[in-house]
Amino acid sequence: MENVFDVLKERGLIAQTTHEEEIRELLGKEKISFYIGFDPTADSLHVGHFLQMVVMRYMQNHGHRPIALVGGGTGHIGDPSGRTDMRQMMTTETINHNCECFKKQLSSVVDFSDGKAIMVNNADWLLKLNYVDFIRDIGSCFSVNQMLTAECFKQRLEKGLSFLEFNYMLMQSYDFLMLARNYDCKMQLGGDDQWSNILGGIDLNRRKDRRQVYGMTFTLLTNSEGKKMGKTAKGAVWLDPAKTSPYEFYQYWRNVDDADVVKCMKLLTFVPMDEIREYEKLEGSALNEVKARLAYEVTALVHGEDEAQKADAAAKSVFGGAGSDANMPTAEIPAAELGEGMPVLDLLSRVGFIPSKGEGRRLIQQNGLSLNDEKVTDIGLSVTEDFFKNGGLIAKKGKKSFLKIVLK
RNA sequence: GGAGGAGUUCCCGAGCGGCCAAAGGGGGCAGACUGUAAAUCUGUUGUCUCUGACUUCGGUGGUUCGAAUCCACCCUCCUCCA
Repeated sequence: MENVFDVLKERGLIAQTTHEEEIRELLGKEKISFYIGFDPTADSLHVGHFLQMVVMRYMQNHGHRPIALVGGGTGHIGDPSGRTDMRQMMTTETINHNCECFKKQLSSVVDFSDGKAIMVNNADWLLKLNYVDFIRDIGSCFSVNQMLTAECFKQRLEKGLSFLEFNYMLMQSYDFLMLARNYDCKMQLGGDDQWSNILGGIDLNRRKDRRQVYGMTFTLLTNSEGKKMGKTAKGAVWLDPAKTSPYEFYQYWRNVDDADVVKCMKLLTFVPMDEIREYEKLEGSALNEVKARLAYEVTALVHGEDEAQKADAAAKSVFGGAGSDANMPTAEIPAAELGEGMPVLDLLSRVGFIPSKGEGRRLIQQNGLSLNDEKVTDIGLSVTEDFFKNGGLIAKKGKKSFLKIVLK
């Protein structure tokens, strides 16, 4: 059997490792338990986490046991890494709710049956800690001088860093200690921004228990310009279909930069490297097809084959002219409300296609709005039943944004 | 605890008591060009019953015919001192 380490490395997933040789050897000859932490900052995971999930699956496929750690305890603190502002404080209820949501989403990619993977919550040990005991036992193992040299704190030292957040590293290190003791966890994985926190845990394990544990970080999902991917104007690209619809999700990947397609394919899908190497040779408009594949694969992993096919079909009908419009995002409007005719702007803002009438007005003035493929030029246009001929009225905003409105 | 400084529209950042819905940049949106890409150029970017009206400049009060601009108190953040 091939070594996972080589697989991950070939795909460009690995960013840093604490002991490259030893880790490779360990993963090759032993089935180990490893962990990745997820902080419950929202009620859904997003594509950044998805990459971690993919890694878990690779590891799991090769016989290792993933421990998904949800940060019910650390969520109370907030990780300052990669942040320039302080995190919002969250209530215990919110945190618990978010942890619950994570479980479901993680299960879609990672197999939690028969103890093949387990999920633990660090609230179980963090929340009952006694301050003085903790500071004496754990705090004494950390050097402030050393912590301050960590990149993640450097940035924050200029902006301001509260003592609360400064402690995050200790909490996460303590997690690793607990997991190593109670679950025989040998390795911590995480995004590359977690490097210093992971190192902290490894040092702590050595100091407290003289135990050798390992750490490894993964490439952050950034585009060719070095910016984080998975963010849109509306916010993060979520895995929860209620927050980011499968269609939007699909479109996000369908529209990645040329320069990023192959990279995303390697990082976010299980498409074999042999195929990816063929894609790597492509250039120019040929890449367009690769984007379609990428969008399909990632959507299928997150939302299932069915949803991926629907998104794909919807995209084809919208952009290719072919296919049905059955899977296009749809909104309904009661016939009674339409009455003898409704002004376009009222109708579109009513179904949420335009955020405000002012924006709709501007859209029309700039020739960006059409109904059933006909440009709307009159702001006062009244929409009547006649517009809903073939079961629905298709509103189009710019080139990429569509909505089918159905009369009910 | 003491002394200063700052809080402006999605973000950064200008802003003389009236000509400020508020310069400029970024981002967003639309148009042209394209490959549902990038780059580029153009327009646009508070809301509405849209050539006018209404609501915005940390919060609350006040001065004034009139305040983002002045005053008071409060909140938050930063810098220096302890």
